Amino acid sequence: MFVIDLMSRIPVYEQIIKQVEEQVLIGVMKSGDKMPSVRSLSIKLSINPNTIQKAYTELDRRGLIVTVPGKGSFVSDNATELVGEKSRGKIENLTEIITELAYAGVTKEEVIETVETVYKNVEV
Amino acid sequence: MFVIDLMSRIPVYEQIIKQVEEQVLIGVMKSGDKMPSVRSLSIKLSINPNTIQKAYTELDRRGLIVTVPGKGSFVSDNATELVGEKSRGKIENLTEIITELAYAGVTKEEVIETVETVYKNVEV
DNA sequence: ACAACTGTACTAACACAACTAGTACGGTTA
DNA sequence: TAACCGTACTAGTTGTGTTAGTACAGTTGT
Repeated sequence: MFVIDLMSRIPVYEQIIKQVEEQVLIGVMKSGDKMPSVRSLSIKLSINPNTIQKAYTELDRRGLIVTVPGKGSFVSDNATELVGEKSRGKIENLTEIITELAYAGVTKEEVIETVETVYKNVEV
Repeated sequence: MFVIDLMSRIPVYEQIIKQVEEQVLIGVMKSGDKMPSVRSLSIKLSINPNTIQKAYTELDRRGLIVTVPGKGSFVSDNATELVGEKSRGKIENLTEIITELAYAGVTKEEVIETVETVYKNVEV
C-alpha cells in the first residue's frame, strides 16, 4: 500500500501524505475508505507510531481524511476534489520545467510528443 | 546574482549550485566567466565561507567550474553542454507532472496551450 | 462488563545533516 | 610584501525528523 524510502531526504511522514494524495488522485482510494490504523501501519512499515500519527494529523488538518476517535480514519467526502485542486495548481511547475527544457534545447515538438503519449496512456 | 532562502528545506549550498546551473543554462553565465570568490560571496550573502566552498567544490567535481588555486574559479568550457544534458534528462519529470495533471482533470488542450505559451516567450 | 481495538497527548532523547566558527597553509598578483 | 585567491581541518551549534515509552479516552464485539 505504501512504500517508504528511509534514505530519502523527504521525511517519512511527508512520503505517507504524498502517497495518500496520489492514491486518492488516481482513484485507488475513495471517499469513505478506511485508512489503516496508526498502529497497524506503523507495524507494517516498521515505522514509529508517532510518525504515522504525524502524517494522519496533517492529512486530517488538510481535510483529506476524517478521524473518528475510537473508530479510525476514513478518506473524506471531498478528498478527491481537494487533491484535484492541488494538482491543478501545479500547472505552474509545468511552465517551469518546460522553460528549462526549452533552454536545454528540447524542441517544442518533442515536448508535445510527450504530452500526447501521456494522455494516450492515461485515458481517464 | 544569487538569491538564498535560509528558510528553505533545500540546503544553501545546493541552492547556490542550482542557481549557477540555471544561469549557465539560460546563458547569463558563460564559459570563462569568473565566479565570485568564496570569501566575497560569503560576505555578500552573509553565509559562512565553508558553505560557499562546499558549493564550489561540488560544482568543480561536476565539471561546471574550473578552479585555479590562487586565481579563482571560472565557468568551465563545457559547462553549457553539461547543464544542457542534465536538463534534457528531466523529460521524465515532465512525464510525471503531466500524468498528475491528467488525473487532476486538466485537459490535453490546456497542457499544450501551456507548452505553446512557454515556447513563444522563450524564443531562444 | 470486559478485552481488544481505535485515535490522541505528552515528555525525553536520539540521529543526522546543514551550517557556523576559527584557524592555518600554500599559490598568485600587483 | 601585502592582499588577494582556493583549500583543509577540527569543533561546536542548530534544527528537525524520528524514536521510545507511557498514559488517557472513545468504540466495538462478545
